[in-house]
Amino acid sequence: MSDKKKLLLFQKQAEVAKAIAHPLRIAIIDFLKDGEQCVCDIAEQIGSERSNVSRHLSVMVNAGVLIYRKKGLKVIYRLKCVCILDFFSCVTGVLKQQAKENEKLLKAI
Amino acid sequence: MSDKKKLLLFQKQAEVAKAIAHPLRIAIIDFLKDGEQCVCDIAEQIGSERSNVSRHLSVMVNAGVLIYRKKGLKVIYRLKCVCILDFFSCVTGVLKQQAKENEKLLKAI
DNA sequence: TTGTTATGTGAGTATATTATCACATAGTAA
DNA sequence: TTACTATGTGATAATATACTCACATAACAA
Repeated sequence: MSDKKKLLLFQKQAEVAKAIAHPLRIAIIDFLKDGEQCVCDIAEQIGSERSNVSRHLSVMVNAGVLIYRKKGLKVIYRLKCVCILDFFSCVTGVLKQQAKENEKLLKAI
Repeated sequence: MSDKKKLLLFQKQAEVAKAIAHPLRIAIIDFLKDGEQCVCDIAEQIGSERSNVSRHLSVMVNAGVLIYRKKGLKVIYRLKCVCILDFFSCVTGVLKQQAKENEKLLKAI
């Protein structure tokens, strides 16, 4: 792959990563892994204002992580691709290793 | 898991995601997947200032994504855990789906 | 029609992130 | 010692992000 193409790819990948890189957005993704939900219920679940949740949702829609459908008054969001959940196994690997080290450190004190 | 514990976990996960969520940092991770490299060579590869690269590297070290060792004048960085590369398969899944849709759209015009 | 509900958005503020420059430091070599 | 090289860091400015409030809109019910 050419350097220019690579740069473009890295930018796209960074956009997706950015769309995930927020505690509330991760909480939303975690909530949606069990099925679609309306904004109202998402806001209640993660404990944040509706307007704020609405913005976080649109960030993820723009990045291609979520999609939505309208049903009456409600707007219902869901994961666009379950492959986004692979992200968690990746990060969990990193965190587990950190935890292991902290454990070692703790024992050494 | 309790809501409090979940929140803490989401925050930790977001920290790791943030550490990845930048085009230059993704370029660095991509470069390091084939083996450790010094700051100098990383800066040349990704085409950015040494001081800037140095900061990006420390962001990833703090997040537990990279580690380093010193060898003479040089500081050599490498991936702390190859599991970070799983991130790319996750994001690639998202991007492939986007590409598919764009293709459909293009054909429909 | 009027009223209600769910959602989205503009404006403003606060905070975080990024890049650059100049300089400091640490290791090496002569 | 002096000079050189690789790296890291303080200060600054530019930009991006997050949150809150008030209001707008759209779908529905009466």
